[in-house]
Amino acid sequence: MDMEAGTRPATDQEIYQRLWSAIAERQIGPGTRLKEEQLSEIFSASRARIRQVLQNLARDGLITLVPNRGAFVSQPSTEEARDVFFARRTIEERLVEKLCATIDAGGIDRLRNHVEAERRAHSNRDIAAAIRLSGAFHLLIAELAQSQILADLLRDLVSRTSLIMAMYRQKDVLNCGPDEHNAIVDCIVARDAKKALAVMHHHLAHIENQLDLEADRVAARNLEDILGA
Amino acid sequence: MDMEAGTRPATDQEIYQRLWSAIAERQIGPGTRLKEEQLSEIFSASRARIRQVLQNLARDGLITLVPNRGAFVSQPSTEEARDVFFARRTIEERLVEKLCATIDAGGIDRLRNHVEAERRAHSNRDIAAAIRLSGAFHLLIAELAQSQILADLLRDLVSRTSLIMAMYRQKDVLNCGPDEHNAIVDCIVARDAKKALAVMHHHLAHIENQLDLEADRVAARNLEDILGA
DNA sequence: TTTGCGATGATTGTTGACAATCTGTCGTAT
DNA sequence: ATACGACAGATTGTCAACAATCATCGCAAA
Repeated sequence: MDMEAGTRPATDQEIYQRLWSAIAERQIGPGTRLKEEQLSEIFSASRARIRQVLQNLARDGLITLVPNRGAFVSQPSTEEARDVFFARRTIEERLVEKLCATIDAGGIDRLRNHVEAERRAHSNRDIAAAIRLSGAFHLLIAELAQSQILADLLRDLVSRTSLIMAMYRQKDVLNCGPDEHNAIVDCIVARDAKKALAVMHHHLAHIENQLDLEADRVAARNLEDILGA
Repeated sequence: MDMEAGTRPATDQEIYQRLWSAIAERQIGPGTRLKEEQLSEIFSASRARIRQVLQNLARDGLITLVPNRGAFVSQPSTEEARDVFFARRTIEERLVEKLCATIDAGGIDRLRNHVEAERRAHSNRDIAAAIRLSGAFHLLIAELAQSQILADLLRDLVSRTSLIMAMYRQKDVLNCGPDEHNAIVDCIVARDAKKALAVMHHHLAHIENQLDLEADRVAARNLEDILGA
């Protein structure tokens, strides 16, 4: 977190965005405790407002509110992780399907430009930007598909996916490159809904399979939670 | 609202549930203003807690928070209404599909019993119960399908559907009876995922088609919003 | 040495009061 | 008679202090 105290009062929206980004982009690790007073100093805001923001973040699943204990960056269980991917497949398969029917030239441009930006970040080894853009690609699809409700939910799911990857990614696996995203765009441009759906399914399954979501790992983690901090 | 002041402090959860039910079950009409102090008296709670609850309800889309004006029961636009049904189809089709693969005897019992309860309420002309049970049926499916994320979202969508029906239902159309629900259960019991999906799609489309979501109606409503209270 | 217990400090939960903002009304000038 | 502007009431937004709760540490007893 590159936030400094003493800056002039930040609006609730800004505080929310700032924390959201910091968690979703893995600048704050899972399990980290967020103290209200600490945050109120950082953002020069009263505790009441911090509290509101925390409540919203909790509803997004990014942090977990423990009564009388405080707020912690969530540590999604493997069940929750699988559920997130199940929900993402459900939503995103439908969105690309719809997008194939409704995309226009402007939308195609935005998709192409975005994938190009991803490619640049990737070749520049700019990991932070790659993570951010990778998530933003999925959000762009949701935006173009014009379903506000599913787009809002997907925003949460994408950020939770970041958390999940921070916890369960196997060390030797890197982020998926922009190639699969490009393949999805190709399907959309070709207006091949069936294939677009299949490629999206494959893409999300691919990400999920890169994770280490085995049961024994769960036990180990839970034990660690019980014993450690 | 059959709430009384003077009762001992209600927990946030209770306040939320109480308001949620009241709106989702159409005891409070769209557009109704909810004053914080009024609510704090009703629930014997401080304004701060009421405020928190209102924020949560706003996030569910049940109420709309206007800065410096207060909270109003939402008046979904026709676009939002269609979006709600689009999201519901997306989610519920997938859930019944999954349920066909994972349902067990206990789950079947619960589904059967629920439909039976719906039938009783319907034949007794207990409209309020019928509305509540009709929504609860869909939530039961989500619960049995064991996707917490989609179940949570669906809960919001079902309540928003109630609001939408309160606004856009054509006068001569009644609530759909429990027959379609029963058909869905039959498909699930038969583990016919493809048919279950189709029947669910038909069911939701049926509800949507009963509504009056034409464009001219939109204009009239928007005009009313601009001119009136 | 280990275990149970009580004091202490830190952190969250709650409240009531105060400030800012908006709506509607009344008075005045044109 | 109408339009503009200031005033009053009501309502929301914000805050800082107080109360309740929890984790930690030290101490004594087995």
